[in-house]
Amino acid sequence: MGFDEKKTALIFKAFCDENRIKILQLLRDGEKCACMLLEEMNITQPTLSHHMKILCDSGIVVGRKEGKWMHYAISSEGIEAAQEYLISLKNGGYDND
Amino acid sequence: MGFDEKKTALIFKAFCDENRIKILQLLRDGEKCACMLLEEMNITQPTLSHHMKILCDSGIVVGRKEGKWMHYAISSEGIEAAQEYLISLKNGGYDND
DNA sequence: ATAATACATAGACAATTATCGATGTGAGGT
DNA sequence: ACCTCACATCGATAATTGTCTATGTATTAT
Repeated sequence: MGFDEKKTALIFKAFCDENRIKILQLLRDGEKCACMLLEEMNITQPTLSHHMKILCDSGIVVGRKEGKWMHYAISSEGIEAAQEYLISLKNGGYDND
Repeated sequence: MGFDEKKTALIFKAFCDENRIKILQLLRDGEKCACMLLEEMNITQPTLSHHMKILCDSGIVVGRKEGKWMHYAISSEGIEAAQEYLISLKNGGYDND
């Protein structure tokens, strides 16, 4: 029957913080490891880790561990889920196709 | 050169609170006045007013005053702005068309 | 003019979130 | 085994946000 409020809010938490938007902009170029992101952001490592967790929990970003590095990338599926919600708002109703 | 972080975060603030998602779901049926929304939400009138301000500031909702009533509706333009940002993330770059 | 209705604003407080320094963990390297 | 590097987690604190009661501001009705 469509979208649950709590879950929807969780998805969009990815986009409602300035630093997370900055991180997403960096990830638009493609997958990057946390240390690279850290270099370009003006925050400490634990703060970055915190934001990456929120981004991953939202489904907008996926992490991949390789040795001691964590590689993060934007998830197409995550973005699509967000897009679907926006579409359902425009259509003014639940679209169950 | 694309999207500014502060502005983008502002847009998506509309979607990162449970009660605001609930309000948006109510508005999917079409324009509604604040008093109608208030009836269906479990919050006080000033709290609703607060959320409506955030929704309007984000551009996702537009308000229209008619006599003593405020009518609120989802803004297609606002939704489209949010959609454009999501698309730019998927494309992995700024699309300057 | 007064009263009532619909909503916004102000101020206080509580809850959540962002941030940091310190510490823990796990994976290589020596 | 020890050290270092990359990252996560913990615990504390500051900043932001959500919520309330009380009050202010239009607008309409009497």
